[in-house]
Amino acid sequence: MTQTATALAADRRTAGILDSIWRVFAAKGFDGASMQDLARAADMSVGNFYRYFPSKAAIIDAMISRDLDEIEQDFAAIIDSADPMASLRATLAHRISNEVCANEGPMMAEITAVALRKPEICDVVMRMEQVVTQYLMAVFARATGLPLAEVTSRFTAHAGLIMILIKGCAMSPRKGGATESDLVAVVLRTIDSVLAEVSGAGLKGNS
Amino acid sequence: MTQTATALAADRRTAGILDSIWRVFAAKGFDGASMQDLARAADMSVGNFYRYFPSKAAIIDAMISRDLDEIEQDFAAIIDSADPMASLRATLAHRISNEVCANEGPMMAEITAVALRKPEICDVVMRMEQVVTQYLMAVFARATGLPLAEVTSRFTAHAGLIMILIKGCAMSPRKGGATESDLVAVVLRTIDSVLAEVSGAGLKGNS
DNA sequence: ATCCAAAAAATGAACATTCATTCACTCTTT
DNA sequence: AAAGAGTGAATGAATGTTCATTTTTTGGAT
Repeated sequence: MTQTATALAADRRTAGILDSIWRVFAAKGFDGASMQDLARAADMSVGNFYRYFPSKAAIIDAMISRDLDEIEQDFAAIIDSADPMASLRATLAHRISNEVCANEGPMMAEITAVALRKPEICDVVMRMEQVVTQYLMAVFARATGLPLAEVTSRFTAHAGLIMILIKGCAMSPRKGGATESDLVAVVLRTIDSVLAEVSGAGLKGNS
Repeated sequence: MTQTATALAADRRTAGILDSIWRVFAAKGFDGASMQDLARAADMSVGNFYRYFPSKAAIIDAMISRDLDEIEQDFAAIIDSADPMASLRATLAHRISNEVCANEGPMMAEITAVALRKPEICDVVMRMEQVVTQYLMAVFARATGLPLAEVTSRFTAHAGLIMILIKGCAMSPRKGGATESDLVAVVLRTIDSVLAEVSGAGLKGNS
């Protein structure tokens, strides 16, 4: 199994590089960050950097994939928990906190901007959002006891709203890294009412 | 009054140029669009283009100022109307429609991304959002009959939520220019409930 | 342990473009 | 003729990408 072993090592290496360069990407933007900048941040030569990412666009792909991996881990924990809905709420509340938003905001904004102007990146982002939606539907189905199909048809838009709120918090312009806590509270209240609407559908029989 | 007359003519010229170049900006991004691209779109030479915008950053400033001008016109109409709250709702509903979002989305995303990585642009954007908030407070005060100070302390965060929703709709990744109508409906419903909460505060006495 | 050759990892100078910005100059208006 | 508007070639720095080359790692034979 040397094949999978080396492949896994390569993946780990790639992940390490992404760790090193994402700050540069967030600080300078997709077009603003040069390959030399990125290579320097990853502590390697330009030529070697190209062995891991054949082009600049490939970096965005990899970055999104990594985000998705993290999200999938979050959802795995949520679905395994005793009260998935409460666990989901806690995760969402954490994601709109100032520390998390200040970290992820610039990168999310950059990816969003690129997605709206490059169709290929738009595809990748939409696939990612679709996966997130499917996870949310799984949580909703488990929490309400309703069949997945019904939950999907009734609450897909709710998932979209939740994602808009999460992104909106992260991408809010901040002075010195802090959004007003009032705003965070109102957003959380809105998330609560969305989740309550879903939970409420589980109490009565299906329509 | 030749001074103001020529100044006004210059402003008009600048506005015309912004009209010509904003598509290029939305399509290629702040760093992706070259000065030669922009000059060509404005139908003039590179050298002459620099007579109107001394640097690339100045273009973003001008673009944001123009956005703000349009928003101020919208709000002027809203405040002058017989039912400001209903008029506000109609304007917001229009702004989350697919046509408007598909047009403004890319530029908003670009400006948001730049704002989160360049402090000077962040300042400009935050000033703009503050102006919008003040307008919203004026509408709320007029609609509820409450004093401006009270409305401001109670509903500034609500204004923030509304702006997040508007931006979120515009910046949602779309395939072929259309967000699912379900999502738009849910967002509008959320906006309605926010506005209803504000309106509701006007019915009883102040706390 | 020691050696060796072949594969993998890493280098960084070189290349052809492209970029933002400048400026000496011409055309148009007043 | 003076002032403003407009030109576009020139400049020097920076860009993404390539590649001939060197260094390191690897795994089996001695």
